Amino acid sequence: MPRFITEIKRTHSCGQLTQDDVGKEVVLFGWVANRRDHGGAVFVDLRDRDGLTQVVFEQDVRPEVHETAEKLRLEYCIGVRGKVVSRGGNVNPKLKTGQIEIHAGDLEIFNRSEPTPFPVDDQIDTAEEKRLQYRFLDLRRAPLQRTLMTRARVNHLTRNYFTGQGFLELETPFMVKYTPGGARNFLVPSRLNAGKFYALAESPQLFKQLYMIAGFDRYFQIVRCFRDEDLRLDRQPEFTQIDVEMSFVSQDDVFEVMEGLVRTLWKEVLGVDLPRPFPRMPYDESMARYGNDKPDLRFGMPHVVLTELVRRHQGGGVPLLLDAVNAKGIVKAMRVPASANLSRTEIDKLEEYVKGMGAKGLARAKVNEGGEWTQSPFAKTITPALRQAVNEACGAQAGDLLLFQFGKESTVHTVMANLRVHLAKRMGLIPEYGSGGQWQFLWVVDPPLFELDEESGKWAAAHHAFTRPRDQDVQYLETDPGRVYCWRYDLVLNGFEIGGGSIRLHDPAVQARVFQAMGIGEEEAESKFGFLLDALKMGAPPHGGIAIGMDRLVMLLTGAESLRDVVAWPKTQKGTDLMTGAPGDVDAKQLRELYVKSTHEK
RNA sequence: GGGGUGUUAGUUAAGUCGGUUAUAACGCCGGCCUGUCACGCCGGAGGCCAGGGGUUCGAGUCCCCUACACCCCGCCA
Repeated sequence: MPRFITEIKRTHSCGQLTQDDVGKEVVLFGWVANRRDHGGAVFVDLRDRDGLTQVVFEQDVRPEVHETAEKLRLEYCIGVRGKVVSRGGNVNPKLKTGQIEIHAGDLEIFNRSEPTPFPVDDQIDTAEEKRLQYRFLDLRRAPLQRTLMTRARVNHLTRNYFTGQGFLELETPFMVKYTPGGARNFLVPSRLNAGKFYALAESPQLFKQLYMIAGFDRYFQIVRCFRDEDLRLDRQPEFTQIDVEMSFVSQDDVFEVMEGLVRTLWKEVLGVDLPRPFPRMPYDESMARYGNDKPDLRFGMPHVVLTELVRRHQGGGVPLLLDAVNAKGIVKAMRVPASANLSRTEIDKLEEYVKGMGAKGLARAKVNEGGEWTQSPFAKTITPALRQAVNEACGAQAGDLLLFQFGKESTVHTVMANLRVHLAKRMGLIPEYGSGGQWQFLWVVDPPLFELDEESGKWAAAHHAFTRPRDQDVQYLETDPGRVYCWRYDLVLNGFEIGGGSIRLHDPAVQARVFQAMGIGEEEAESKFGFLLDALKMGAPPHGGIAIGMDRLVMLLTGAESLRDVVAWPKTQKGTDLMTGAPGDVDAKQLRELYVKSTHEK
C-alpha cells in the first residue's frame, strides 16, 4: 500500500475544489473538524487553513478504509485520497466546497488527538485564559487563521509598497544602550561586561535618523519593539511597528507616502477606497473637543469648554465652578441628547465609573422646556444668565442631559474623553465591524513641543527631544516654552492612535536651545545622546518619519477586539505567557555569570 | 500603586431566600444507524463549586484575604 507524504503527495487544499474538479483523483491533508457516523457511511469534514471539504467513507466500497474511518475522532490529523464527486442536489451552501465531496479510497491517520480542552470551532466562547494556555489549538481556529493570514498579507503589501516607492528595508539593533526617560526598558545583563546592561530597543528611533544622516535617504522596517509598561487591550510589551524615515521631506510629504500605504492596504485587504487626503485636526482642538489626542470621529458628542464662560460670569452663582477656574482648572460639559434616555440609576453608575478615573463626582443637569435645569446640584444657585449661556454653548434642547467635569485639566480631559466613548457604546453610536462601519482616519497635528511636568515644574519634551519646533515659535524657546508648537503628528483611526512621528530637529544650534529649555545641560546631553549630536553636526539632512503600530492597524483592519487576537503568541495583562510559563526562574549559575542577584524575597 | 468585572464537570453556562443527592447543553466512553452536514437514537462516566480563613446547626450561595484572567486610571516621549 502506498504511503502518504512520501509517495502520495497533496494535490489540493480543503478550500479549493469545486464542480469543475468532479471526476478528479485528489489527495487532501488536514484535521478532522467534524464527523458524522451513519454506520455504513462515515462523513468527515476535513479542515486545513484554506477551508473545509466533506469526505465520505463507505463500507461497501472500501471496507478496510471504512473500518479505519470509524476510528476517526475530532482533530485527528489525516491524509485522504479519493475521487471528487458532485453532490448533485444535495449541496451544502455553507461551504465554499459544498458542491462536491470526496469519496475516499485511501486514508492514513498521521496522528490521533486527545480530546481537546476546548472545541476547535469558529464560535470562540472559550475563556481567554484557556485559549492562551493552548494557543496552538486556538490558532487552529478559522477566525484566528484568517486574522494571521491578513497580517501576513499586510506585511507583504507593506514591503511591496515601500520597495516600490524607493525605500530600503534596513535593520537596526534590538540590544541597545539604555537611555533614561520615556518608556521603561527591558534590560539584558552583559556577561562580558560585569555590571553593565543592554536595553531592548523601545523603537529604532535614533538609528533610523542615523541612517538618514548616513545618506540612505528612504528607510523602512517592519520591526519588533519592546516596552516594559503596563498592558492594555491595545498594548503588548513586544509589538511590531512599520517604521519609516525619509530625508528632504516636509510633513505633507510624509502624509502623502503614509496615506498611500494605508489606502493600498484598505483597498487590497478590504476592497475599500479611502478618501484622500485624510482630514487633519490641530492637537489643541482635539484636546478641547474630545479630551485626548486620538478622537473617535465615528460619532459626535463633543466636549464644550466652559472655562472662559464661567470666568466671565464670575462663577454664575456656583462656587464650585468658580473655585475650579480660580485654581487654574478647567470646566467642560457634554450634551447627551434626550434620545439616550438615561435613567437615574444609570447616571449614578456613570458617576461611579468616572470616580474610578479620579473624578470627584459627576455633576449633571436635565434641561426642561424652558431651558431650566432639574436634577442638578447647580440648579438652585446658578444665575439664569450663565445657565442660558451654557445651554447655548452646548446646543442644549429640552430633554437633553448635560454632564459636567471641572478641576484639574488633565483629569477633566481624561474623564470626559472616556465618558464620551463609554456613552457612545451604551447608545449604540459605534458602527459594528462589517456593517458598513466607517473608517475615520485623522491626522492630529501641531501639538506643543513641551509639556509642564506637574511634579518638577520643569518643561519636558512632550514627545521626544528631537522634534523640530515651528520656525515662527523658535523665538519663544527661552521666554515662553509652552507657546512653542512643533512638527509632530499622530495618525488616528476610530479612536486608536495607530501611528506617530515628526519632522526631526536637524539644526544643532536649535537643538542646544531645546535641551536648555528642558533643563538638560551640555554635559548631560552629551552623555545621553552624544553620538546623535555629533552626527547632527556632520551634514545631517533635513528629515522626518513616522512609525505605524502594525498590530493595532491589523486589529482595526480585521475587526479584532484586542491586540491579543492579532498577535500569534501574546502576553497576558501581567506580561506572562500562559503557554510556556514565561517569565520564569533561571539557574543560579547563569545569574552569577551575568553578575546579577535578585533582591526578590519569596 | 488604585478602581471595576469574573472564576461551578473537558468546554459553555444555570444554580432562587443559606437547606439535605449541584443541573443542562456540547464534548468524552460504549452500542445502533448508508446521505449526514449543529446528523439521529439508546446507555454511561465525569465536580477540591479557583485557593485559604471566617460567620452559621448548615455555605456553591454571606463576610475577609490571596491567586489568576479581563477592562480602566496612573504609566506608555
